[in-house]
Amino acid sequence: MRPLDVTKREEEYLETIYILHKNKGVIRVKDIARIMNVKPPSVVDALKKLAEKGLIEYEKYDRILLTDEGRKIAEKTYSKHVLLTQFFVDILGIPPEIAEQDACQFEHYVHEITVQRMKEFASFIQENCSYVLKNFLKEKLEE
Amino acid sequence: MRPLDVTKREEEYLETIYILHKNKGVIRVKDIARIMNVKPPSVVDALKKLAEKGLIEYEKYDRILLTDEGRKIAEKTYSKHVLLTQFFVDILGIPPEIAEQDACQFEHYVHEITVQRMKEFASFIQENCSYVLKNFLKEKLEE
DNA sequence: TCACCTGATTAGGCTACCCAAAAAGATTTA
DNA sequence: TAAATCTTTTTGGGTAGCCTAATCAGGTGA
Repeated sequence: MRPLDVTKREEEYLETIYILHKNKGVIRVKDIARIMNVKPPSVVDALKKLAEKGLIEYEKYDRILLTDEGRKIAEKTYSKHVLLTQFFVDILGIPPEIAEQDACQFEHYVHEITVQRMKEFASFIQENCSYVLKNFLKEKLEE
Repeated sequence: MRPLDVTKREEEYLETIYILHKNKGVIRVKDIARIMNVKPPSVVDALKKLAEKGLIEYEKYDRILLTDEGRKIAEKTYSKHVLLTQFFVDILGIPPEIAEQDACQFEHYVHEITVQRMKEFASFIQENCSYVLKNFLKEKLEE
C-alpha cells in the first residue's frame, strides 16, 4: 500500500466528483469548478494531481472517474459529512445551511471515533430521553 | 474598520502567542516554533505578516505582544477551542488527546452559533437527564 | 464545410506557507 | 571582556493552490 497523502483540498475534489457522479453520472470540469468555487484551470490542475496519485482516471478531454481508492476516500469523507450535518441539525438544532458549512470543513479533520460517537450519542438520546431533546430543540427553534 | 482577513494559520499563530503569554509571560520564537511544529524561520515570516496586519507588536530581536485586535481574535479562537474540547470529552466521551486535536482544527471554521449551542446543550442535558448521560459515558468508557 | 460558440487545457504568474543554510544579535562563561 | 553558545533573522528556494489570458477540441448552424 502506497502511503498516499491526500490534502484536505484534494479530498474536497474527490468528494465533489463523487457527489456529481452519484447525482448526474456525468462529470464536467465546469460543474466541479462551480461547486468548488474555483475557475476551470484550477480544476484541471487538481485533476492531474489526483490522477497522478491514482485516485481518479483522467485523460484530457475525456471522462473523469474515481478509482476504487479514490472512491473509498470520497465515501468516507461524504459519510462524515452526512453524519456531522445530521448531528448539528437534529441534536443541536443548528440551521441546516450553517450545519452544512460547519460539516463541510470539519469532515476533513475529525477523527473517526468522534463522528462515530456523535452517531451513537444521537441514537442513545433519542431512545432514552427523546422528550428532553424535544424540549431543548423547541426552546432553541423558537428563539 | 479595516477589512482584515486573517488566515486559519495566522489565527493559529495568534492563539499560540496568546497561550504562551498567559502561561509564561515571555514569548520566544523557538517556543512558538515548537508548539506549532514549524522551524523558526517560518515563525519569523508569520510574525512579520501579523505585525503588518496590526495584530501583534513586533520589533526584531525584541518582545512580541498581541495588540488589542490580535488578542480579541486569539481569545475568540481559544474560547472555541476550550468549549469544543469540553463538549467532545464531557458529552461524547472522546479521549482528551483526540478531542484536543479535533477542537484544534474545528475552532478555525465553526460558526459561533454551533459552539454556543454545544455549550447550551451540554448544560441542558446535565440538568435534565444527567443520569442518561452518565450511562452513555459509562458504556463508552468501558469499551 | 466552414465560421462560431462552448468547454477544456496550457502558459505564465501570484500568494501563503514551509524549509535549510548562513549571517547577525544576544547571552553566558571562562 | 572575549570566546563560545544560543537564538533570531535573512537569504534563497520549494510546494500547493488559485488566477487570467491565450490556445485547443468538439459540436452546430448557415
